[in-house]
Amino acid sequence: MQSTAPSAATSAASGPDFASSYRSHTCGELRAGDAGSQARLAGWVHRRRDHGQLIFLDLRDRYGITQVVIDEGDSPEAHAAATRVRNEFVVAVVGTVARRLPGTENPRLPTGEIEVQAGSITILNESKTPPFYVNEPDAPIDEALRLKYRYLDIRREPLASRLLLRSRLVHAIREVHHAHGFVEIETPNLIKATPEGARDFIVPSRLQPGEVYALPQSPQQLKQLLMVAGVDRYFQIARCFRDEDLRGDRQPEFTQLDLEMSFVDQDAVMDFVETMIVEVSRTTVPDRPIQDVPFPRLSYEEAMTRYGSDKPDLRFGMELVDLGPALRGDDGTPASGFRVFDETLAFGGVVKAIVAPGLAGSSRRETDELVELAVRFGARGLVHMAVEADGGVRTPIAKFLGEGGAERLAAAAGAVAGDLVLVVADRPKVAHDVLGRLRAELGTRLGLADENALAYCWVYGFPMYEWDEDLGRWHATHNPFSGVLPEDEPLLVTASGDPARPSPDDPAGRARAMQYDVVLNGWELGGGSVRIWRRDLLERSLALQGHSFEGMREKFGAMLEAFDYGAPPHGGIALGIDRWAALFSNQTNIREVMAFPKTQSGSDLMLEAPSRPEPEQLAELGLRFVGPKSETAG
RNA sequence: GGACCCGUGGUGUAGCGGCCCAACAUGCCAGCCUGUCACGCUGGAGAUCGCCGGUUCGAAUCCGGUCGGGUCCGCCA
Repeated sequence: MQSTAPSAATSAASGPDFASSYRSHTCGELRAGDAGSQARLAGWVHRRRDHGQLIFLDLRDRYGITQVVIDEGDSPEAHAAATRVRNEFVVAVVGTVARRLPGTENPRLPTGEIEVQAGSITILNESKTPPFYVNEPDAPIDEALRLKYRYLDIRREPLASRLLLRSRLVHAIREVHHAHGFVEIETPNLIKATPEGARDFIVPSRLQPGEVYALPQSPQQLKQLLMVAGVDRYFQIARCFRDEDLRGDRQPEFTQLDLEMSFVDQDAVMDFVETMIVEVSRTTVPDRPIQDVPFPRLSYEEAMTRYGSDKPDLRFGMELVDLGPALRGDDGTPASGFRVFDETLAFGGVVKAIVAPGLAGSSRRETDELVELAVRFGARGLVHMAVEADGGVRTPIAKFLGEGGAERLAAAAGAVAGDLVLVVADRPKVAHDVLGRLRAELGTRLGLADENALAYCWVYGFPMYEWDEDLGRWHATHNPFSGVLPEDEPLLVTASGDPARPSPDDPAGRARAMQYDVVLNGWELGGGSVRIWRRDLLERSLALQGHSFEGMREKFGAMLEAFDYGAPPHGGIALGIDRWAALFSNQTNIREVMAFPKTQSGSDLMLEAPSRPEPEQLAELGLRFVGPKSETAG
């Protein structure tokens, strides 16, 4: 690896424990103190510098790079081999470690004080010219090419060091959990479909034709059953599968740290998880400061009101400001003069703003782009107000606001000279969401966030249910087994009294869940809950979500049955390992911390998966293709 | 399901209606070179511009479709 990433090999020893006939040392190991000794090295040819009678080879393995010198006068055979060698050939070198001549040391390599004077060079394997530069870590390469030749991409320093970081992360996670009495248990990947949440991946059964397994979206039900089983503290580094459209932070298969604890309340889970996260962070990325310990705990309401997001990036301020008070007259009625604002307020909406520092000088084109962005985020419009150096305010709605009205409004938003105030008037949900997204976008564009900081926080007190307009019923905002805050238990009813006849005005809409998300730098790292562990409450909750009793038996039979045999109070959480590793390595895309990720259309460009099944495979499963894609039908 | 961006020697880019059977860098091949470390010098090979169709006297360049990759909305916790 390159000298720029000394941390890459820190978790393993600097060399292999077991020398072999191929090598006595790794390519990152030899130092000035080894001068005079014999060494056997093996690795890939990183670069060759041919000076005629003298040839230099940079030999690379995961641990580093060591310079090998071949002098034709010392060993004609080695020189002949070195002449034939090309980049990425695999070679074994036997030679003498020697201090470099004064003035020829390379301070950029940890091994730069020495070189190996080759007595013999063996070509273990040749290599075609690689499709991209393996030896230049900064060279830009089309990602599709990197994915097709992933094994060459992993040879390169950047991806290799990220995978090592991820390995250290997972190692730290295991250590902390074992230290706190957690039991690591594997759960099956061939399970039963779950009705809620994402689309399942389906695996047809050969032994039971016509029936299918589903791949787990998470080990949710299984870990709850482990609590009923008395495991008390469980964790797993679990692979999960969801058949939904991909994003930079979403792959069809991904890895979760899944954990569950018995006899806990919400604070107990949050306290352990917070301790665990701090320990893991300090071990894995010791150079990165954690912004606040203990983590700030924001209620959902507070997060939405102040940041317009349930996953706020707390590395910078730019909080949402309520302009309502400034827009009302002395008698409390909306009287700004701008009809959109006044009517929004009169009909129960809000007028809120964020202040973008330094953007007052934005051109028409730039402000238009912000308006367009707001509309794409769901706003009907966006008002901008630029505070100029002399304190005057430039805004398209100046004429409606009256003399000094724009200035008073900008002041109410807390803007100073040079700032651009962005105002959205809408239903609270929409206004918060739009401003929250604008805040995140502008925070990135303006570089407001400290790249090095780790700003963890908790968001809790989510609503239990959201009204589903399309289906005309309630559905769980997280998972259907989340518990309800004890004081909100009476709210788990419909106004009609019949759970089969829900309406958006039901008391259930006000019930808050014992649910909590961990947020890191504006990314949802994970979420969990204290579960409904009493059967009566579980049935009430599921009924509110439109599950009939018969349907419940069908879908959740094992859990319902288990809950008749003494389920302890329990709760847990799941954290996205891919996202965590990506954030730790300052990547915005989880593909950059996965060895073999898939493209946005779900393809593995290296293996060329998915692919057509053999007709015999289909026949064995009793399947055939139908519809427009059926060419192998029959 | 939808919007937008990208696709030119091995790689990364330039060219965006005739000056282009395509330029630059790097890589590759050959030769020379005993202290380099992105070694250097000399010479050479290598792309019909993702694919299909259209517009035009003329297309890498314009239009339509399609395939592949990416970002985003929906979806997803």
